Amino acid sequence: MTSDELNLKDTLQSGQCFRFSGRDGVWTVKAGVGENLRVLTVSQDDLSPIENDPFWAHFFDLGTDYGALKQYFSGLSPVMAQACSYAPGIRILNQDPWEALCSFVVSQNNNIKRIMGIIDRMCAFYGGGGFPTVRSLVDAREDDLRMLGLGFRAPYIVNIARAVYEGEIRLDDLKTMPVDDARAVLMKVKGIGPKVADCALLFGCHRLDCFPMDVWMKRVMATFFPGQDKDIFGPCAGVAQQYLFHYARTGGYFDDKEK
DNA sequence: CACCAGGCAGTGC
DNA sequence: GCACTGCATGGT
Repeated sequence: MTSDELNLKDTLQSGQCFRFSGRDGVWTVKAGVGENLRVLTVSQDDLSPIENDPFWAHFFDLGTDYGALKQYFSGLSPVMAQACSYAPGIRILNQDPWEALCSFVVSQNNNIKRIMGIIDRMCAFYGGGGFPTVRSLVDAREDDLRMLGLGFRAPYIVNIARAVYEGEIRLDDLKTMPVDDARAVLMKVKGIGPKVADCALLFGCHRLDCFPMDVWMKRVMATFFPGQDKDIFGPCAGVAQQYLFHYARTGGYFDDKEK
């Protein structure tokens, strides 16, 4: 399949990235750490700014055949088929691993609107617009981070930045090492649990077999796949997870029901 | 006032 | 191993 199956709204609003603005019309997307900041302005009507720029083409994962994945998922269960057709233009973004790791540390016990605000303030305070560098957060003061709204996550951020800076976490290696080893490396650091590790690996390292289990996915599994686990979705379970997450969170099924 | 949000660390058993 | 609790903050 080609890039025409990319849907900006559904992909950006599916809870995997936090630096974008716009609604249904023109979208502004930011990516990159420090000096590597990139800003994209694009609308659904004309995706050529993405297709013609190798950075953004890779960011939106234009090289992956999501049509084949959705066909496979849809054969697994009616609910899975429903989730795939609900927002078929969702893709797994190729975000910077440090940005993804940091962002999902901020996400813990938090809501998406507030996560976006905190990250915006972090970028303004430390990054001059780009996402804060590892170095800038190694040197950050906890009081400053609390002022930006990080709360109890402030010491986690500084601790994790130090772990990256000192080489305990090698971000580049996370993309290629055995996924269980990558998870173990991340989870050894205080502030990173199984869910944040899986998000960092799925959204920052494109490890499509990772399957973040947040409160929504726990509801999905308990309701639609009782007694089963991510293995039923195959080697790209993380992609199935993203369709299910977005469907569960915005599709209305769990809105006023018993969890 | 309570409860929740893309959880985690600490504690007790 | 599993169950429970406190945690910063803002919204409902």
